[in-house]
Amino acid sequence: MTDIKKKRVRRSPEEARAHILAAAAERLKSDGPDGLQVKEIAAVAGVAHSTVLHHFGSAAGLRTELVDTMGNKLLEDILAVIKSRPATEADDEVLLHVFEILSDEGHARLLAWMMLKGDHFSDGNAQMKDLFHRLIEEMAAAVISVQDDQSEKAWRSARRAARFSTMLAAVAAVGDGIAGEFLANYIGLTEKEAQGDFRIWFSELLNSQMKPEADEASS
Amino acid sequence: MTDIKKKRVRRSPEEARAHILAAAAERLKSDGPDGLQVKEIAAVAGVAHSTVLHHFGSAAGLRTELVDTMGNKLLEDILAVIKSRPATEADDEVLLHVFEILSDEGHARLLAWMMLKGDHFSDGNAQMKDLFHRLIEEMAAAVISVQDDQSEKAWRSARRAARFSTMLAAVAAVGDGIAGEFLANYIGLTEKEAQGDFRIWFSELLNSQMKPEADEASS
DNA sequence: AATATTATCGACAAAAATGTCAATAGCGCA
DNA sequence: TGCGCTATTGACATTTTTGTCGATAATATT
Repeated sequence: MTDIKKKRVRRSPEEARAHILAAAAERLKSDGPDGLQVKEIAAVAGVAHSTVLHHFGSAAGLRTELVDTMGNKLLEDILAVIKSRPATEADDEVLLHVFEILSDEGHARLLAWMMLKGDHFSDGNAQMKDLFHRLIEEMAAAVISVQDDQSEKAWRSARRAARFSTMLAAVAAVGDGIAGEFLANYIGLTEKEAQGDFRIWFSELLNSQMKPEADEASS
Repeated sequence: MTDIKKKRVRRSPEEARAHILAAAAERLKSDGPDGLQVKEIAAVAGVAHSTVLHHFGSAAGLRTELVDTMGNKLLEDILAVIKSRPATEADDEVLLHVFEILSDEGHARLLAWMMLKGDHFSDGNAQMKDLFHRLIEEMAAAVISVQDDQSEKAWRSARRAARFSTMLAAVAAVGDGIAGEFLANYIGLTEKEAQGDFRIWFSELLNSQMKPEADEASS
């Protein structure tokens, strides 16, 4: 009676790999790195654990592959947001998007895990670096363009501010993604404040910092 | 010849536990959570793995214990720094110390791991919350004291700024501890800049933000 | 329709990690 | 010095995780 044979699904290698990786990502999000046992992942994917091994060679291979794909997707997502930045408009939106990307999708957890494991992405580095440099240059140019002093020294100062602002935005976004909820609780921010007002406030702070009128750090 | 029996050391239970926990912390720092197998930890501690089990009951017990002690030590360290803050002097020093604590000792890694696992500290919460609230109140009071407007509305505004500044400092410190090196590389900061100038710049930014003259976020 | 290919599976094997236990050896104490 | 307590240990047992292999079934190809 109960011995119904479930028809086995046969995917293309690419589909199968993608399917399994999706299951692994789900486990990582829900249970952290401890949830990345082959058996568990196979269960979520609905396949035999030997199938997983078949496609990735080994458990380690699967995890490496997972870091690689997720890491690159994260970079691409952020890259896309920054690229889409309207040249003249306020940068607020960009920063808010970055915060959202890092907090909502468990991406910060991935980053944290990667940092813990010690290995980094393989791809996308050059592109990412390049983008950051362009971004910084643009920010500096925006500052320079609205002020009188356009000397070499002024450029250096503007670039410095742009680099530091970018760094601050980045570390804040990562920290917020990983421990934002936790810290907000300690500090006494409601969830709404932490995810809304606070980010807007921060965004405005950065903007005002980049405006030359407010350069009191030049002492 | 070579079968020298090493004399076995016998510690008090407290000493033994502390010794083993230290070894575990070392493994966590060097190899991340994957380095927390009892065999490895026992090897570092120079004891048999059954000794570890004897003192902590189980592998899970050891790890729980480790999170607890390290977490509380981290909180205490930060607490100590904030407490030692001279009331009238600049807050720069405090922030810099917090950054150092989180980056230097692998503390941020611990935090990251805890966030990944999903469990938090057991103790110290109330004290920490209390301290944060006092800190925020003091910051707000400092702002209010040097300005004319001391209405209830002004207080609310000052507290808000203080809370947000604290939140920003916290997430930035955590993010820097976890991914600072990585991000600095992307953004083009030298190690020296990232650990020195950047932090000072950030500290000054926060200070200037808390000064009422520079409140442009009140629009 | 027959055949080749290979993704999938289950059962088994190996390895790794955790846990158990009786014997041993330091250390305090009488 | 002798004795009791127990931290420590190695050998063994159990559980968990990973890896292997032949058989099977779904799909493409002829």
